[in-house]
Amino acid sequence: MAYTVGQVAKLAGVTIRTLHHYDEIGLLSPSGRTPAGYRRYDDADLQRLQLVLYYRELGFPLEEIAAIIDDPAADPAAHLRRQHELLTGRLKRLQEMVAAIEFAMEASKLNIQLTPEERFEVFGDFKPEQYEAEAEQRWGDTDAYRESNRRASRYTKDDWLRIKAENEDWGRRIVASMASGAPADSPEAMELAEEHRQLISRWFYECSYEVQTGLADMYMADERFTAYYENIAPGLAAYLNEAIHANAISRA
Amino acid sequence: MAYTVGQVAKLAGVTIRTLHHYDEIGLLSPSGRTPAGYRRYDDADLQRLQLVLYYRELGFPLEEIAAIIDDPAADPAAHLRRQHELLTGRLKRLQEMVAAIEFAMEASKLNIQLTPEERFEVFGDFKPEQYEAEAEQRWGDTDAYRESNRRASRYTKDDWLRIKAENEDWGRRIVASMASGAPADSPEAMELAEEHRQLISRWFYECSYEVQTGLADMYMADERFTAYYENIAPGLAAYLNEAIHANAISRA
DNA sequence: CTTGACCCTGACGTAACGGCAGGCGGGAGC
DNA sequence: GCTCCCGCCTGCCGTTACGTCAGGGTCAAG
Repeated sequence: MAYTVGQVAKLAGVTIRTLHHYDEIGLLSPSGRTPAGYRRYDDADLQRLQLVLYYRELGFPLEEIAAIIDDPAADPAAHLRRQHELLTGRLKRLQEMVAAIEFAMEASKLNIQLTPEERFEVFGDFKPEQYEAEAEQRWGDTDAYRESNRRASRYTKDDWLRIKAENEDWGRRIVASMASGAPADSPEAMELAEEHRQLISRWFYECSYEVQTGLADMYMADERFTAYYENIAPGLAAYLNEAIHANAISRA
Repeated sequence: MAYTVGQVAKLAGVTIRTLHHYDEIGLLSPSGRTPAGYRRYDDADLQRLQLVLYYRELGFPLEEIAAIIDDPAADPAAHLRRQHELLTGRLKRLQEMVAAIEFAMEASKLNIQLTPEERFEVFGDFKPEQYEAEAEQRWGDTDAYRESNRRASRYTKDDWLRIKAENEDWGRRIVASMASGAPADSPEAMELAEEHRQLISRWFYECSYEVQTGLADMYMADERFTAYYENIAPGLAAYLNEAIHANAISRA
C-alpha cells in the first residue's frame, strides 16, 4: 500500500511537480522515504491529497487548504458536508450565469439594446466576493473546441436571411393562431411553441423545455421582451408564454 | 458616453490595476486618452471588457481570450452561443462533482471503504483536460463561511450516538413495514422514505427529493450500498428505492 | 553491465495580477 | 488665485502555483 510519486500523480491526475510543490510547502509530505530518498505515499497520504484537490477545485489557496484540513475540529464527514455546500453554491452561481447568457442571447436575437450596467450584472451580483476562473487548460487544442468554433461562427448572410424569414413566418402563423381564437393550450398553439423551441435549437443553442419555459417567463418579466411581442400583436407575449408552458407540460 | 478607469472598474467589478494590466498586454486598450493622459473608455470598450470577463470566468488564459475575441469570423451571437455551450459543460461537470460528493457522504455514513481509484474518480474522469480552481477570494473572511464551519464541524460524541440511534430506529421500522407486507407505495412506507430524507437533511446535508431519488438509485446501482441494505434485510434495498421514488412523486 | 524508465534537488520562468512609491491633474471651497 | 484632496499616471517589485529544464543518482530487465 505504498506508492511512488509517479503512481500517485497518475492516480490523482496531477503532475509530479505539483506533488513536489505540495511537499515543499508542507501541504502534503509523503509519510516516508526509501533509503535512496524516493518519496513513499501511503493510503492516508492519498486521502489527504484527495481533500487537497477537492478544496483546490473549489478555489481555495493552498495555504488556506492546509488550515482547513489541519483543523482538529473537522472530521471527514464535516469536510464532505462543507464541500457539498460549496459545490451547490457554485452550482447556483453557474445556473445564474447560464440564465444571464440566455437572457443576452434572447436580447441579441430580438435586437434589444442592453445598458452598460446590465452587461455586467452577472458579475456585479458577486462583487463582494471576487470570483475567478476555472481553467480548462489547452481546451483550445482539442478537436471538440475547433469543431464547435467552426460550426458556431460561420453564419453567412444567406443564413441570417433564412433565419429571419423562418422567424417571420413563424410570427405570422402564431398571430393567426391567436386571432383565430384558438386557446393557448390548443394543439395548434402548442405546435407553434414547439416550433419556437426547435427554431432556437437549430440556429442558436440547445433549447430544452426547461430553458424554453425560462425564456417564456422572461418574456413576461422583462418589459423590453414584452414590448417586442406586444408590438407584433397585443396579447402575443402572454399567449406565447402560455403556449410554451402548456407544450412543455404535455411533452414531459 | 466616456468613462474613466475608476468608473469602469466599479461598473465591471474589477480593480484599476487589472484594467491597467489589460492595457499593458493589449487585451483591452481604451479607445482614447485625455490631453493629460487619462484613459477614456467608451461603450465599445465596455462591450469588449464584458466579453473578456466572461471568457476569463470560463477559465481561458488572457492570451487566448484576445485570440477568440479578435477572431474576425465571430459575431456577438457566436460568442454568446459559445459561452452558453461552455457554461452548460461546466454545469454538467459540477453536477457530477456534487453527485460524487453525495456518493462519498453516503459511503462514509454507512462506513463503506472506497478504493484509491474511486477517491479520485471525479478528477480522473477529466484527466485529459486539466481542470483548475475557481477562486472565491477571501471567502475565508466572510461570516457565512465561519458560520457554516462552526455548524458543520461540531458534532459531539453524543450527537453521533444520537444519529446512530435514530438511524437504527428508522431501520427497525422500515424492516417491520416491509415484513408486514405493506407495499412500497403504501403511506406507511412512503412516510419512512420521508423520514429517511429528513434524517439526512437534519444531520448531513440539505437533501431534496431530487437528491434523494439519486441516492435511491445509487443504492441499487452500487453493490456495496445494495449489500449494506440487503444485509439488514433481504429485499430492503429495492423496497427503500421504490418507497423513495413513490414518496418523491407524491410530493411533487 | 548497460540501458531506459523513474526518481532526486536546485533554480529559473510564467501568468495575472496586488500593492506601493513618487508624481501630475482637476474641480470645490476659501 | 491658491490650496486640498481625490483620482489618475507610470514604474517596479512581490506573490501564487506551479512549468520546465539541468545535472545527476537508482533500479529492474536483458
